[in-house]
Amino acid sequence: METTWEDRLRAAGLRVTRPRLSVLGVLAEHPHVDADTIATAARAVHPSISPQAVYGVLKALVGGGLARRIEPAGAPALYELRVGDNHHHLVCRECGVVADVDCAVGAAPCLTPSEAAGFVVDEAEVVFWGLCADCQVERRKHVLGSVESTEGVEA
Amino acid sequence: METTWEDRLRAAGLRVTRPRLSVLGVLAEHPHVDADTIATAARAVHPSISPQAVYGVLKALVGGGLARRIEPAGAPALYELRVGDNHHHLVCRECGVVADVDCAVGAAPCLTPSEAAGFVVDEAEVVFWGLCADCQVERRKHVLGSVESTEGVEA
DNA sequence: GCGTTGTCTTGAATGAGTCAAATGACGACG
DNA sequence: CGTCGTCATTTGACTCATTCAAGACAACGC
Repeated sequence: METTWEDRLRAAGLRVTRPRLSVLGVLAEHPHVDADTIATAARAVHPSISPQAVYGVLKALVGGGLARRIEPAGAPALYELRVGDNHHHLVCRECGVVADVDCAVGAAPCLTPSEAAGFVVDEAEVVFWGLCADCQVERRKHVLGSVESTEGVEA
Repeated sequence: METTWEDRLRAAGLRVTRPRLSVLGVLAEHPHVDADTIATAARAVHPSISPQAVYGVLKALVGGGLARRIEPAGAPALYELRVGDNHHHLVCRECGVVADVDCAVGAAPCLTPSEAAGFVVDEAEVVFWGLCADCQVERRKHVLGSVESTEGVEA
């Protein structure tokens, strides 16, 4: 990686501050994290950072195009640094783990609805729901142990 | 419509109660509504219904497969009665209006990620973000009236 | 170094949604 | 048709993520 975070912050018209560098550092290590986890991790390198500062920093980063906010249903918002490449996400129904999926098309909107009902679409957000590798193993163990089929997933 | 709501409730193993019929009635008239709006509208036919009862009813309906819950980013959850036909949604960035889009494929998951990273995918949730017809007109008016380009939508 | 302006801290508030105990209604069974 | 067990609703308090507001502070241009 050539361009530093400082450069990118400045390029986005944002000031370079310790809280922002801390948050960027955390995001660089953990691809998909929620605000609370970021606050905890950032406190390791900058102890006096407050939860609200994290929210402020994240809003600034998202506004400046340095970060992206994703909100999987039923979970707190997650933040990631991969922006500009219109990619999608795999979410585990069990543990909530998120993985990136490259978009075949590349440019947004990668999909076009058959009938747009007068809408002008600029982005197609795709979320793949399923079970991650770990949770599949876990699930299989339980099925073997006892009959627990409270699922009934239909089409 | 042949089968009544009573039949469907019973078929799902749920009791037939006035709050449930009220909520179903509201959902039948309004395709995409949040819990609070449902509570207000349902109160018109059943004044003593409480907000918590609405949550309980909705959870029962979703659990019984009679309703579906969708959670657009940055907005309270919406509920709809169209279930079973894997369709998707158009959401307006400005006013939050939601429209249905039929899925070309029909069966879930209608899409398959290129590399599933060990996930077993059972559903692909697609949300098309854009501007509805009304908000396009509104936006155009503002652009003509004054220079307000606080947007910067990229890619 | 100095001032301006944007950013962080501190503290409190909002709003969606949930949990728990007690009353009440549905519907099966007699 | 009446009784009873079970599920549903009511009432009330509570959690959690996120936001708002006012003052202290630090970054950047000069």
